[in-house]
Amino acid sequence: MSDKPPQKSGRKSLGKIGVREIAKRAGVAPMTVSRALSNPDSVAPATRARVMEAIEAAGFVPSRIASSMKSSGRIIATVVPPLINSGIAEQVQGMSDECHDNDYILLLVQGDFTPDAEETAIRALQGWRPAGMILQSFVQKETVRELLAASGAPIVEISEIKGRAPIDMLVGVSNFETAYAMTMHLAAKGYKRIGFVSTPIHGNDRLQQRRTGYHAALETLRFADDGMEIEVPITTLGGSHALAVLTDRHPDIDAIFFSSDTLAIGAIQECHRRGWKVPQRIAIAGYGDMDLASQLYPTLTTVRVQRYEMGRRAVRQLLARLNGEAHLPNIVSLGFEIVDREST
Amino acid sequence: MSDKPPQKSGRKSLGKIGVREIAKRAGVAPMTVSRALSNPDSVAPATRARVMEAIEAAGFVPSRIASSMKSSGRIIATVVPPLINSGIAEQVQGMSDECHDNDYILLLVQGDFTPDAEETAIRALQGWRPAGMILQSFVQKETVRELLAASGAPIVEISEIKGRAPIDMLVGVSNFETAYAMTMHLAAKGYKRIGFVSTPIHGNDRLQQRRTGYHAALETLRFADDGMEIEVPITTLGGSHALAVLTDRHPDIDAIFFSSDTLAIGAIQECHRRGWKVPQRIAIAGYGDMDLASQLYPTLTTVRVQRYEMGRRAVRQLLARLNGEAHLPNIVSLGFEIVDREST
DNA sequence: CTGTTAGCGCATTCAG
DNA sequence: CTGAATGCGCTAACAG
Repeated sequence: MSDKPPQKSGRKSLGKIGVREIAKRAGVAPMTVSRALSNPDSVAPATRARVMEAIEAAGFVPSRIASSMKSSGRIIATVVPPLINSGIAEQVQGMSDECHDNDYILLLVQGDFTPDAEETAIRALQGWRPAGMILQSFVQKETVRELLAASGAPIVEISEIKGRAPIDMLVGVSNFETAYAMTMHLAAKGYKRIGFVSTPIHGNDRLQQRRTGYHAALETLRFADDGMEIEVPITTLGGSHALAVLTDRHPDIDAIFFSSDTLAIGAIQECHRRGWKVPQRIAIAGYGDMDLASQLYPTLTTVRVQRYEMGRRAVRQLLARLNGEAHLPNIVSLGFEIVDREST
Repeated sequence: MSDKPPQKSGRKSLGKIGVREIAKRAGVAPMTVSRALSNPDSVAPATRARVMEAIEAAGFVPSRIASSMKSSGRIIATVVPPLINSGIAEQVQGMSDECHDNDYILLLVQGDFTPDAEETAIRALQGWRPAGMILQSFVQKETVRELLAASGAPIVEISEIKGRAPIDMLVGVSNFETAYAMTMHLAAKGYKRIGFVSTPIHGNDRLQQRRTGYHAALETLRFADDGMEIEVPITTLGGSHALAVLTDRHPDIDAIFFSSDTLAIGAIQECHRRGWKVPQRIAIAGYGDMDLASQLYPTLTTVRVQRYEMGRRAVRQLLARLNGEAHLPNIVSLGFEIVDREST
């Protein structure tokens, strides 16, 4: 039986000890250890106790790598834009929590990707044979969309509801509607010269739709649409810069809708610096309802979207599919609220 | 040779097609495919080209699960506190970027863990046999520290530099020094009644050390230490609440040092609401130098620590160890700066 | 430079 | 309820 050189036969050297060793110590077959771990009810209580004890004593943690070879793995993979300043962190929290609750684990690739770099990232993730993937609808390359579709794993895009058909499933909100609603809201409060500031739009469905919603509202309102808009980086500095530029170019501008709270907050700081009253001199609206929005001076009118919930729902959709639930909706549209506060 | 029922022998059905199949199509042995993938130089250019072509054509993505069985895996695992409002997001960006640059992938568990839940999370991660782990020094349970040490994988704790010896390696900053320095800085600017506000300290080395640094400075300064401190949740609301409580309890307080920019920003908003001038009525200092700090009105005096860099360095330490670099420092202390701005 | 052999640590069968 | 055999997809280690 002792066909191998004993390796500190004592205890704890995890990584070297497997079900086989545990089985030996508990006096059962490896298979029984496996069962005790993954389906305890199928093992007699007494046996199970012996096995668990041996596992405990050895500090054994079964290898999910190995188990993923036969049964399907329990990885959810996601690629997300940079975590700071964009509300993505909340989404990731949602995903992480929902994964955690279901004994899945989150494989994360984060970054500011070009389409090519994104392809690399997605392929890297696929290598881990995730049970499902969550993407941010930055998937531009058609070839990658095909690759994803062909992988067979369920996929959720967190994205704009309108527009292009999803690769598989979709969770999101109608950015068009939100922006339309906010613009109409500003008009209803009496503002007539409403500007729009966005973070870089290129390749981002959601931002494109927000912009489109803004323009659609202007049209509905029969407001002149004379280019009171600008694109800036997603920083507070970007926000204050945008305020400076737009008020300079369009002295009669009386409200600005920012596509991100971060920008709006930056703009409000710039107003303070200039001694401008908000909203008397100019009204400011944001997007996202981040923590600070309700505490800011003045408090910030903004669009509340359920980012945390989006993350959770995305994972839940994946799990539902994996569990073979029938009649699963392909598209889940979460609601939104216009939160009217002092800044308008 | 055709011992199995052909399964859509055509193309693209990823997950079903492996090195073996690619080898067949390219007319080489599976091993050659493996080599072409992991060590291209060891394969003749012509052969390599044929193999790559077959891979391309089939849309084949090799399974890292399987490769992790023999060679060591390329996972870096980390458990982090909630991503929002804490500067952790920047650290995660750093980790993610450094992983990405080195073809490692980040397995993330995020949450607000109790010691027991943390143990569960760490075990879950260990199941994936990560090449290395990064922890936030919330590892309380001695049993878990032992488990980690026994795993044999390199470990970096991002933590307080002073104090308890690390499980393995340590990357961080001396929170004691930073807090001491900021307190002295405030004193140097003439403030004499300096309060301190922290987010929940229990079980967090870093926060403990900040508090200790604050007290040490008071002692050096021979300032009365009469409990001008409070603990609040890490939200802007927490910050404004802290301001209200401390100024109420200690009417003569003239400066408050917040252990987080988020809190300080909340407090400044509360000052605006009350019509208090900052720093004339009360000086406010933060910790972290988040994006908004330099744009806030008034701009925020704060402690700048290199959070992104901490994340990167943590991964780099891991990789250095994995590459067998000799003379690797166990402890890496990153610098900090006191950024003096208008709020003090 | 390329191929062959063997097996990583589990879990899916199928028998007891 | 438990055990034995077999192989997941890939890659060390060793030939050739």
